[in-house]
Formats: sequence, structure tokens, C-alpha cells
Amino acid sequence: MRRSSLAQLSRRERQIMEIVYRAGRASATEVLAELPDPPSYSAVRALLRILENKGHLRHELSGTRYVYLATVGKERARRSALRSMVDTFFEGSASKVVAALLDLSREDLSEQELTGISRLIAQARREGR
Amino acid sequence: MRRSSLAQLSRRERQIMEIVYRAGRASATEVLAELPDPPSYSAVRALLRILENKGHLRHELSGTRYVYLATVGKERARRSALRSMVDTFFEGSASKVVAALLDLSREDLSEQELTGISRLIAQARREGR
DNA sequence: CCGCAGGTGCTGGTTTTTTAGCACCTGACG
DNA sequence: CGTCAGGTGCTAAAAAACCAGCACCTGCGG
Repeated sequence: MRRSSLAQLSRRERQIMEIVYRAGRASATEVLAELPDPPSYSAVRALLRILENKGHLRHELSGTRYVYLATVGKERARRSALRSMVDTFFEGSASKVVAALLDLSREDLSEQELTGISRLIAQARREGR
Repeated sequence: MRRSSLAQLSRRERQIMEIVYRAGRASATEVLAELPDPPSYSAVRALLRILENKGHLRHELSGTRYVYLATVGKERARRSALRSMVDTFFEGSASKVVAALLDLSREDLSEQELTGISRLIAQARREGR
């Protein structure tokens, strides 16, 4: 198995992967812009190449420059990140996560979004029993 | 501000911090046991000392040995981890997180837990409007 | 008292990460 | 065509991370 979660990347590598996930796709320049304590442009390109070699990223040609994307689908990266997080910070409890989530973004949650969530729960319930 | 999320730790340092968060408190031996590709015992102790110097951990004396704890409360670490995760993987959408959460642990969710979640939502709703 | 078991701090060397710089390539444009 | 702007690969070397080993300390059992 491709034993390759974010877990074993170096600090910079991980930072870059997160940026790419967040952005969906990103050029070296864009990555550089997002990077904390940004190194040189060419350092960034080197890292991107390394990540590509390791199989975490791939690139496409956009005009003349490279644009990088994650090889592992967002879907999958999500699951894995979420699982690990629930585990380390929430004792594996889904409801604790939800509580924190609600607390975190109380103001930003639209009625609509809440409704959406409720629906999800209801559905899970039906399926569960 | 103590600009010191997990984000800028080295690979090992981060691994260790996660273990400590998960466990609540841990001795060097315990950390070693959990560490993937475990290094030597004394390497682990060195890392723990470094993390303590950097202010991420502190230790207490338990009998004769050190037991390490995170300096930043779990509560706070949670928020910060969650926020960053929602951001990078879920486009900031709480309901997407919930969806993934339900999907992730469909079988493990007790009726009770689901009820708990529903209640949280209902409450958020009341407060929101 | 002695020796062992299980701790701790520290130090120096190796390995990995991180970085900058150089050489080249390609397209646009005056 | 010449050249400039903005890309790219590669590499060597600085910096940081990582690690093992040594010296010491303390409690305990024989």
C-alpha cells in the first residue's frame, strides 16, 4: 500500500501539500505566496518537484507554466485527515467534533446549512437502524 | 501571540505532539511505543526535551519519571486543528465536515450519539435566529 | 554496602531538509 | 533577429532535524 499520508512528510512538504489541497491547483508562484516564512522561489520549485517524485503531486501544463495538483483525490485526503483528527483531538467521538464545529463557526452558519446538517443526521439515523 | 500551531513543527516533533494530545499525558516510553518507525529511546527523550524548550510541552514528576503534557489546552488545540482542517479540506463548510464524519463512522455511531448531535444542532438553531 | 534497573541531561556526528544559484529553454515583441 | 521576461531542471552546500551513546543520578533488593 502507498503508505503515504501527510503524516510522514517533512515540514515544508506538508505545508505545501496543504496549500495545494486548499487551492485545488496551484502554480509555484501561488504556493510561494501562501507559504509561511517563505523561502526562495526556486526552493519552492524544488520542493514541488520532490513531491511530484514522491507521487504526492502531479502537474499539468497551463500555457507555459506548471500547475500542480494532488494525486490523491480530495475525497480520500479528507477522510484520512478527518479520521486522524477525530482520533487525536476528539477521542474518536463524532458528536464532540460537531459540538466544536458549531461552536467554532456559530455566526457563519446559515439556517440553510443547519438544515442541511439536520437532514444528514436524519438520514444516517434511518440507515443506521 | 504565541504563533505556534502544529504547522511549523518538524516531522518528529509533530508526531510526538499528536501522541501527547491523544494520550493526554505520556512518558517517554509511551511516546516511543506509539511512534511510527520508532527511533531510539534516547532520541525520543531528546525530542521531548526540545519540545519542552520550545514551550509546547511541560512535564510533571510521576514518582521518579517524567510525564509530559501539552502546554496548550486540549480545548484550544482542538479549535485550532479543526479550523485549519475545515479550511484546507472542506472549503470552510461545516456541513461538508458533518457529511464526511457520518460517512466515516457510519457503523460506529450509536443512536445515542446521533441524538446528541441532533440536539446540538437544534440548539444552535435556536440561538442563531 | 554493592550492583542493577530505570530514569535523566548532554554532546557530537550523521542524515535529511531546505535553500540559493546557475544553465538552459521558450514565447513575445521592438 | 536580439533580447528580455518568465518559465524549468539540476546541484552543491548550509541549516535543521535526528539519532545513539555516554556519564551521571536515584531507589531498591540482596
